[in-house]
Amino acid sequence: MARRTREESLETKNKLLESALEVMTDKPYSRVTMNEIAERVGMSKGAAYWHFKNKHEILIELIVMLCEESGGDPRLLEGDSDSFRKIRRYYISRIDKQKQSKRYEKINILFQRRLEWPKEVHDKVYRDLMQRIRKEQSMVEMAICEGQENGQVRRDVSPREISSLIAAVFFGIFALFGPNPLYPGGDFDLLKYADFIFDAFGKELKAIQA
Amino acid sequence: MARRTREESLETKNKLLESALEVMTDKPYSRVTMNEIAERVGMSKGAAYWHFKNKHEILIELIVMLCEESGGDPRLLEGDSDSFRKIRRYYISRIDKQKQSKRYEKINILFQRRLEWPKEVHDKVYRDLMQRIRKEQSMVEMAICEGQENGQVRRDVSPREISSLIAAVFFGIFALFGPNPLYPGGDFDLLKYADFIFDAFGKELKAIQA
Amino acid sequence: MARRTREESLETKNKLLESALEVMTDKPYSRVTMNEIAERVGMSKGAAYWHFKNKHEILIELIVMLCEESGGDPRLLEGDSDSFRKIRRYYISRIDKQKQSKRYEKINILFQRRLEWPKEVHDKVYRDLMQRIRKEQSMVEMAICEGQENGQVRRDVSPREISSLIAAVFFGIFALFGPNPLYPGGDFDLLKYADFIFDAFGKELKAIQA
Amino acid sequence: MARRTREESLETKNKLLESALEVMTDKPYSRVTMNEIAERVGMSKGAAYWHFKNKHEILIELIVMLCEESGGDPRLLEGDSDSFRKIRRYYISRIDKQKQSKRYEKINILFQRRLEWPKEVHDKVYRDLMQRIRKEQSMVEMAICEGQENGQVRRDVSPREISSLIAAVFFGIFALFGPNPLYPGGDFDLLKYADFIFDAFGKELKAIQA
DNA sequence: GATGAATGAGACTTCATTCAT
DNA sequence: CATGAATGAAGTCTCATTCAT
Repeated sequence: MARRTREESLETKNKLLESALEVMTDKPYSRVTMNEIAERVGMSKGAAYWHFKNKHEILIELIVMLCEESGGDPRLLEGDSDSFRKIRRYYISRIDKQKQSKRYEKINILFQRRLEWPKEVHDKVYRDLMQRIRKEQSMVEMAICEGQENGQVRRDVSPREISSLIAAVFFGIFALFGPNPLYPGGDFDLLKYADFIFDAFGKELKAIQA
Repeated sequence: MARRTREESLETKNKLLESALEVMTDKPYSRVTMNEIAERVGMSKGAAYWHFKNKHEILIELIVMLCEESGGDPRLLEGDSDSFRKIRRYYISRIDKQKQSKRYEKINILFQRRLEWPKEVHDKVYRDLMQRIRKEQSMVEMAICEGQENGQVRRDVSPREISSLIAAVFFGIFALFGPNPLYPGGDFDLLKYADFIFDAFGKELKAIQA
Repeated sequence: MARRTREESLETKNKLLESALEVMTDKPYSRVTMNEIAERVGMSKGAAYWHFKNKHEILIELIVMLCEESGGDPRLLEGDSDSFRKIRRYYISRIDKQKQSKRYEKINILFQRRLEWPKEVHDKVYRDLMQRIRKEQSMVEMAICEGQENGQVRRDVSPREISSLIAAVFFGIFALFGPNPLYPGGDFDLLKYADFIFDAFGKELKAIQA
Repeated sequence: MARRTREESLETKNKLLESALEVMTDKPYSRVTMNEIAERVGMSKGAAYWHFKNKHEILIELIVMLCEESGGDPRLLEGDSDSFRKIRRYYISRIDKQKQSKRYEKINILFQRRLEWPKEVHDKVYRDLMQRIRKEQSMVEMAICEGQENGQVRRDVSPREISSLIAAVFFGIFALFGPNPLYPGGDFDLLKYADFIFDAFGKELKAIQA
């Protein structure tokens, strides 16, 4: 049953990647089998090996793909006179995304499983991963700098540190209150939490107007 | 003599558990072998099977054991008139512990790997785990309630929600800046972060004195 | 046009055969893949299957082809009054060939790998192979007979046996001192060995003149 | 079905080695499976993997073991005033061994398959193999030297070269007329051949008495 | 209590072969 | 003629688990 066109082939590859995402969010990497990934999309193990060198490679390609499509909309961090409000809007958009899109949820779960990635995978993906984290973080960092420059934000804090703090805080919130195959999550309202945090941080960071 | 033997047996069992902690911190559960656990303490696979029904059981007993010894010192949440300061002190102590104790670090890593635990393990451990989380959380919750009662804390927030928010925030901080076998941690100062957070949250939660 | 195509087809087939010789000389038959054979000549696996029924068939055709072109020059075994000298000249020419031609070396290696040929291959090729061995051997045999008839060679030896002995002796020499992918050959001078052998055998075979 | 005693374990290992010898003489290395080796002696695949790291390791141990037990009886190369006769006796004994012992035959076949050994195997075994060949060769070499010293052998030949020539010659004879799974051997009498060769070489090597 | 041999299920991979295009 | 996608059989290897001693 040989697919012929380049197009169909690419489609198969994508179907396999999607299948992998599905399965790999559902269970630990070590319990995911090539067979399973392939069968889910009506292919044979061999097909998977045609498109990917091995199991690791699937995960790698998957991660690289997801790194690109995940993250909030960077445009939200542009064009607003109030830097802090921009940051707030950005994270709120991420929460929205998470709430609405099953896919986004899955991506989150996949990344939560990163401790199980084989070193091989991790090494190849490290750069992308870092970039993904950095991208977000540096956008936030720049927004804070901007705020410091135009007098909206305290000057005695390190933009770098604050941005990574915020990243960590949201990481924690997504991890604990987001989709979690083990603790099937509460009925917590992430938006409410975000509001509280931004209210608090916002005040704490606000430059004291003379 | 029999007494002696029983003691020795318990000791062996503990040695195996410690070995398991070591190894399971180091690599994904699926790549930890019974052999490895046993060999690390100069014992044979068979011995491990004498003390534990199977591999899952080791993990289960390990988790149960750790649930008891982990967590901050609850006494810190007692006996201070300022409720919020108590909470602050409590988390700071956890950070200290983490900084000083390799063991505490390992425990953290082990729990970060929880997504890989087999359902079997998870089910049996769920209650303990929840309790561990709840214990801390409810202590914090109670401290907040107390604060609300004696007028130190705003009354329009849910103690429940705030306590889980704080938990999540610290979870994020530990996860990202704490020990992490994959991203070998930066030189971030957790205490500085904690200070910032408590400053911000403290103000936000303070009851507005008329 | 059709003519052209047929020619081209034959050329492709030959290129595949040459590639197969190359690869099959380099590693055990079982580790040679169709892909490899085809890729070496810038073709796809599928193309190879158009020209050959399967992998076995390639080896078969290869062997048949090589059987024809290998062996020393039979003309050397003709037209000399001294039969033994003819034999000697014949084998010397084989050594020369071996020394000068990489291709001849490869053929030798290929045949050294014959124990790995699948029964299927072996059965189909047996006749050719035997013929190839016999051809040489019987030429030598005839030369010996001739020598016996004209009184140059002892009459109490079996030409058959002597010819196969000589074949075996040279087989050993080629195998041990010839090209060998495993023991990358010494700096032995095959000619020197051949000289010694022929000196010794020559004397031993010479008819005792009354 | 756990065997207990060290002894029994060793026995199992040996049985596996013998089984491997059996199977590996019967077919190319690549077509021999672990399962087959184990099943032949009523064991499971797992048992084989308990005793040997992997398939390669079986072959390696097998070869090392056989290197020790193969070869002619070196005592035959001692204590005779006629050096050449000693060499002759030595090779004759090898032929005898071959004729009488099925095991010896198998060893020969195994070694004839050496071109198929994976590089890994070959590298580890190379030294032993060389030693095995060298041992024999150097014994012969010494015998020739001895002969040169006491005036029985021509002084203008290199003992080194002559000994390797003899080795090659016998290699060829064993290979072609010995057991051969592909050309199921003739009814040739190896002894007759050996006689002829030694007669010829003997005369050729004899020191010309003034 | 402890050991180490043995089992067997299950996963990863490789590749000859087929076939639609 | 040629390509390249897909299949499926077969083999290697790992390990949790069992069990006789």
